[in-house]
Amino acid sequence: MPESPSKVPEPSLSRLSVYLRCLRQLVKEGVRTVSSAKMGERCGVSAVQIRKDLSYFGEFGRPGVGYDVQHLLARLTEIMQLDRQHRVVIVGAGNLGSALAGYSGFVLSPFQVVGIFDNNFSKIGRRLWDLEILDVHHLPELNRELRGNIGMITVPADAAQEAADLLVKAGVRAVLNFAPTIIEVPPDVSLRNVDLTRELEVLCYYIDRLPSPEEKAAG
Amino acid sequence: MPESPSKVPEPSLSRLSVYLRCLRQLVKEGVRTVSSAKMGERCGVSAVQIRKDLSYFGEFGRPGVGYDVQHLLARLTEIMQLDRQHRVVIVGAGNLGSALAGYSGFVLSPFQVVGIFDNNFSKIGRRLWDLEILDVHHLPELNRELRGNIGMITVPADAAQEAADLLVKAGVRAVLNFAPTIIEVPPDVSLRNVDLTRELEVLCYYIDRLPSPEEKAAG
DNA sequence: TAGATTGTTAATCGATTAACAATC
DNA sequence: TAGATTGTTAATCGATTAACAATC
Repeated sequence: MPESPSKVPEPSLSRLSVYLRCLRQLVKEGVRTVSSAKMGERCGVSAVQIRKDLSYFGEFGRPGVGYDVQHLLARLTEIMQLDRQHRVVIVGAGNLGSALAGYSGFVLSPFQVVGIFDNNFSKIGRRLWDLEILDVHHLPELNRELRGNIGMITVPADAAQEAADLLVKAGVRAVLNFAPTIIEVPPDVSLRNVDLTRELEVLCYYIDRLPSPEEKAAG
Repeated sequence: MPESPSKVPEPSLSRLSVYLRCLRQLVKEGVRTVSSAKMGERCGVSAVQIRKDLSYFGEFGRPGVGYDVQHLLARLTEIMQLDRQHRVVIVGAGNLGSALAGYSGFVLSPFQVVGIFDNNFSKIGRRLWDLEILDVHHLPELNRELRGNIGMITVPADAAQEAADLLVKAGVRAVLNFAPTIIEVPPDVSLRNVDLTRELEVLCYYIDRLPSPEEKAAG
């Protein structure tokens, strides 16, 4: 694992993921070198912001030249620990869990769904894509073989904490929670939430409250 | 629409959504009055943060007493414009789009999926839940009848901007983008992104970099 | 060399938190 | 009244941006 500075702002990490996507695209396009200004334009981020974000991890560019695309891509991939395969287990084989299990964005990515679990007996044992839906109560034991290190929670709110507890017991190191509720995990397990309702509600706030082009001109 | 202060921090708006969820729960539990301290405990937010967030919109509490749960719920619902039905149209009838169209979290919510679109002729005309999959090229015309005001984009990255353009042409006031790419909309249309890969990549960064309980004790 | 661009230090900006008067 | 809790002002914290020396 590359050395990691003690404190990197979370927004910087999130942007690093954006830079990675951009760099992969640049490689595809055959671009060899890129400046922070060019990359910033593509990513919707200022050039200085990019340089600051990168500076937490070292010096990657050459003054007057810019960044070697391949090299920066390789280094950021290491830093984000995307140079190895991550094994994802999903708890909740409903609509969303099923969709994520079959998510095409995972092919050619470091993420691989290795197991999907549910507590509903009518679902357990059924096949989903190339997986068998397993009994969530056996998750900790079964994960010894599956070796999942990332858990995704796609159960209803009232089952989310139990799902989280089972994932932690199973030894996952990170949890992505889609259930619309607050869950707790130990401090050495990282947790992020994707909250559809929250996103929609914030969008609703802005409806008819954003200045139209004319209003903007008027001040 | 309730009067809106010119500038409310975006994090505050996002937390208001959390407070709303909490207040709905409190109503269910029959709780009549709640203090910022109590609510903060439930929401994982400090009491002063809650009071500050609310202060952007007015005074809702009584010193020494707290907040009337029903009243605060009603006021925040108005402020977030959740006191009316919002009509959602989805572009992209793949796994994710289909899952969102059938999302159970939308029942008894102000959100209603009124249309789902795709560009794939083998999908167009097929039924999905109680909807017919429609041709995305006719979205602007068809939305005159559907009256969708929120768009969700669940197409592959390379089709996302086109989807956004069609949604804007159709007159939606807000867009929730699930495609892993940056899209642009006019300034009077609000936009939020849900980026699964980005969330997972940030999680990966933290794997084995978070202090375990013992390390924390050691400092 | 001159022009371009990096990495970093200092200034600014915005959000969170602390302190506290007001008041139920 | 005394205790509890609000709403707000001021202080702090953290992230972004500006300025600029270093250097390819």
